[in-house]
Amino acid sequence: MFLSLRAEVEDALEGALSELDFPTDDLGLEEPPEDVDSVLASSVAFRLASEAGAPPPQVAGQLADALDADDLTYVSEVRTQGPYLNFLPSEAYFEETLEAATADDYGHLEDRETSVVVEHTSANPTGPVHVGRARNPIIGDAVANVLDFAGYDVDRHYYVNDAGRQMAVFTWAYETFDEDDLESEPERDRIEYDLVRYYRKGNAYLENASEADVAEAEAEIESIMQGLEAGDDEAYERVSEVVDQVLSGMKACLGRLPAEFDEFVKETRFMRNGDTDDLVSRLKELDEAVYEDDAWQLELDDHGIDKNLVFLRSDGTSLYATRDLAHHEWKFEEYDRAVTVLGEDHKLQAKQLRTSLELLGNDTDGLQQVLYSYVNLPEGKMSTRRGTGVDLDDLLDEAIDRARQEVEDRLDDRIRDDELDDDDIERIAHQVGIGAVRYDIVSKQPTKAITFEWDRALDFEAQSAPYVQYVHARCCGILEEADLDPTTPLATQDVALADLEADVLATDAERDLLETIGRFPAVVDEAADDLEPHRVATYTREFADRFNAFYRECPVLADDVDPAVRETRLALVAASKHTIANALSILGVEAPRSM
RNA sequence: GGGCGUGUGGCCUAGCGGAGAGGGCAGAAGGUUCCUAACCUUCUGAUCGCGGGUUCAAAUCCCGUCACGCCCGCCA
Repeated sequence: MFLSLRAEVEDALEGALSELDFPTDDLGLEEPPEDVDSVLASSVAFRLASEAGAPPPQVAGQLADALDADDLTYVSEVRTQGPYLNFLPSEAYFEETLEAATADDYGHLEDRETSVVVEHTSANPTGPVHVGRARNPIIGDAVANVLDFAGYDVDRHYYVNDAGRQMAVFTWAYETFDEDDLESEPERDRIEYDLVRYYRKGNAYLENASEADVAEAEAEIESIMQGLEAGDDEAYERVSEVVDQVLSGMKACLGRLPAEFDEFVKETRFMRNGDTDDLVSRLKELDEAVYEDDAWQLELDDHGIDKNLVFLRSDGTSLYATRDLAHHEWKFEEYDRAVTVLGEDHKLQAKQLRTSLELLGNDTDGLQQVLYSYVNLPEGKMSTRRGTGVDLDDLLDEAIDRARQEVEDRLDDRIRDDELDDDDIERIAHQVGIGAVRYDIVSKQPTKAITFEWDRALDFEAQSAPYVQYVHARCCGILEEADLDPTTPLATQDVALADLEADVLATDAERDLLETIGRFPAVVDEAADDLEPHRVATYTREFADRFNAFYRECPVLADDVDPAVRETRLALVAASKHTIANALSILGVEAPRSM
């Protein structure tokens, strides 16, 4: 609804400006501060003052006179306040918002008939997912969700680096060592925890064994890599045995978040189908291609990158970057847009990738990269190879344990003693625990560095997932108390929706809440445009504040509430429920019915 | 050394050209005969790293400077 209102105001303001012979290129639209009664404001008058030869407040007055609110559906009045123009919402705005939000798909925007592939996580299949990487699936999943909500046709991809030296080392180690050679037990009963021990063992061996032994091992590793390069089935099968197993474990871990994927795209695919070879020949034809130090490289300094991109090693094998070029050309063929979520440590590569794709004749406008800062431990970096870091599984377990403890503690000193059985407690512990981890990560700007600390990551106090989830539980509680089903649209239930009149909602708390509900689709729109899901998180917090104010001041089910008010407030609660449930679902945070 | 990013009350964070710099944590004081107190109310606390500049208007843009992070492999 806010989107319609904004469009309407843009139109009207543009009309008024051209009527007065003012430029219409910048409408100065902005959201007013909280204590102002409007939903939308404009500060154009400032800019026009010198041109008009009049002080801003006077210009604002002229504009207000030129604008007739009677012509507008969603605006009841255009009011000036000093130099500002304020657009006040009409009853129709409130009513249509209320009606729209009682549908359970509220916030979904119109189909844009545009396909987009979101690639995220793509961690090397070398072992358990650690929290250093956890930001990637959490941000990536939310980016995919918000695009989906905004009407894009979204596919989620995990690009599997199964062709690099790391995997050759892993495969060699897996085939060479036995269980007996390993010093430790798996940290957890899952396949990637088992197999990572071979990887670590192999790396330790390469660092510490005698020169001759290392040379022998290197020869084997080299042969695996050459086999992959040649598109050799046997080499592929050998590596796949390790990759597929480890990946299945990582998939299980990510599934706990949950972060699901439509496709796992293997790097070797672009070697086996010949795309990489074709790409190499095309790269060689480019003006930027040079043959230096026995290797083929791309000289990119004319394009602002002072580091050459090697695309063919002196031994004739391709590199990750080469295959990734083929991978991206494939994405461009399959999708209208391609979004990649990756760590800031890959920034230079991302730039090289984009530039090289352009040199190859691709239009890269549809390629967008979302970069996030790495999560570090207070004591330093996390590394799968060295075995340092906190496993994502451990973080999630700890989060659930702490949440369970919290539920049990709170159960004792509740006012209303509703019946939570053991299943409920377990359900809530999962929803709250995992929700808190996701929310903590997704609510921050990705460019900010994070140092992982248990207590900070698992704080259930205000401004965290449980704070927002609690609002949802409150909504459900009220609806259930009124014998309504929180999960289905209000229109299908026994409530006289047609009679709803928003003017029954007279208090500021009700108005503010409804106004906030109305802004949700615009938040989705902007968050999708800028690929910034943290905006949705910021919105959920504002929303929770507004709802709590309503909850405090406006009883719904009390005996002395007028029936018409009761019905309308119930609709408002249902609208709130759908809004917050959908906002949380974009963030990948579950919305508990009770907690 | 070069490139990129980040610096907002003791701690965390929103805002990223416009209306008193919003929140949260921690600290102080209150609130439960009334739809779940994982809530709410009130108070304390900020020269928005520092110095210049642009603008009617700067946390926000530009220049410089400092601190921190990341990157600068024929690794991925």
